[in-house]
Amino acid sequence: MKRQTLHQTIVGEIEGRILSGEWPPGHRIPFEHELMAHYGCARMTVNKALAGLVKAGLIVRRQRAGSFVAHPRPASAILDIPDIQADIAGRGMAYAIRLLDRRRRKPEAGKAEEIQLAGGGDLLALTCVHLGDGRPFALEERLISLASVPEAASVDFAETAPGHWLLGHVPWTEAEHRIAAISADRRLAGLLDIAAGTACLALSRRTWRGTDHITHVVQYFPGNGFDLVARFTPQGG
Amino acid sequence: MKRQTLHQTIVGEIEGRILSGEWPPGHRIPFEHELMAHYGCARMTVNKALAGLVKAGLIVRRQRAGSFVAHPRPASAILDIPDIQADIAGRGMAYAIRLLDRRRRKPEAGKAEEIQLAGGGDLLALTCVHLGDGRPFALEERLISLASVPEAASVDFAETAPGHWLLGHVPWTEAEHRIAAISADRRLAGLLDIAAGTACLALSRRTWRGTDHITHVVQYFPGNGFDLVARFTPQGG
DNA sequence: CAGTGGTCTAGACCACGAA
DNA sequence: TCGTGGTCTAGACCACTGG
Repeated sequence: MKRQTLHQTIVGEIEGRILSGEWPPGHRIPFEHELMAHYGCARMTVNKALAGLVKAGLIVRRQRAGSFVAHPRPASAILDIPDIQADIAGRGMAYAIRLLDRRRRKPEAGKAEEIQLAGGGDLLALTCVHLGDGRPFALEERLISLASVPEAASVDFAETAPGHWLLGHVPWTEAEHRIAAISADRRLAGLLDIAAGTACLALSRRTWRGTDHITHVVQYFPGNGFDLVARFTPQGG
Repeated sequence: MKRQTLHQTIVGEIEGRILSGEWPPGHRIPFEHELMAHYGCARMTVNKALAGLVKAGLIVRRQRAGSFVAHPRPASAILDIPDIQADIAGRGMAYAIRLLDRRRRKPEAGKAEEIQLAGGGDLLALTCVHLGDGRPFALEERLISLASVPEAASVDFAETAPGHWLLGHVPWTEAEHRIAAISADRRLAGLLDIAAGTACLALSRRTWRGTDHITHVVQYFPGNGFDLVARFTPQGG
């Protein structure tokens, strides 16, 4: 055990129960006076811990009602994790998804990244095209770790975009984006209904919950007419 | 005056002095006991306000020494504001800049965005190429508001990358990125020493300090061999 | 060593809003 | 209504570190 303060201990224990799934979104966490009794400390100490969890977005508090585990990412207008389904709907276009391929498989032997993502379990591999008003908007190739998200095996991704479903069901703690520009090859051009050689954005994103790798997705957008927008402030706590 | 709590008032007043430049980076802000006397409140209230400013990254605190205005963005390893000069140096390459054009001018009459950026003053327009080991790495086209950053008029940007200089001298509170993929036209291809039609990333960034628009920059990177990387956590305080 | 910030206590009053 | 969280007080002890 490392040296840590009491309110950090309280934060850590609650955080652990939330991230482990023991306390799912919507779960009411103990009242301040209950935590006071449990840790044998003053109310301000508990309050400081819970205030920190609010700033971290892990819980929401309502007077007279109590404190509750926050629902993950209700709507992320900023960069964070772009939700293509919400984005298309937000532009007033009819959203649809065309699921091209779906298979459950083991990680490929040579690929260290896939093995790490799988975490000892299987992977769910998805390929789909996002459509806005019937026209191709983006191609998505995604791997989901079934060890981290076993529920994904039983979701019908012909109805719901995988990213949209994950955002609503799986809290994440860390993500990494890589963005590159590529020229569309024949397959990509065909799927997106653009000319071969058109400049496209390739957005690769890996997402973690604690140390568990959740998913790795690569999304391809036609360069013309699509911008990724990120608006943010320094430090980011 | 709107309804706000005492510690929010304290945060707001200190924040205002920092963002206005009245208290520059490194300035020692009053001790807790001085703020207690000034606001006539308990020490915990002052402490809560200062703790919030620490989380926001505006101040740093050292025991026995006091609290000081933080120096803006010592090193931003994450996306935030990429510093091309630091990035190239971090890859072990020799950094150099080639300043192609520098002019002080008024905002163009038709362009609302330039007028807003200028804020009643002039603009400094820069065009430069960033070089790593002598090879073109990125093309940068930048506008700086001299109303917001008058010191920029006297900086020699043939020595220091504009973004690098701004990061070290101007604290910012908000930024917006737009990322698109484009095909290199002849001019861009020539400046970056790539084939015309190569897919490139176009990263457009606008930065504010409070309500003052500081700068607008567009950077073009060859798509092959360059990725923008962003690593982050939810909420972001 | 002395003064700073870091942390914590054991109370208090108030506003809000679910019951 | 009345229990909850939101805020604040007036102390306290401690660890750290600059002088």
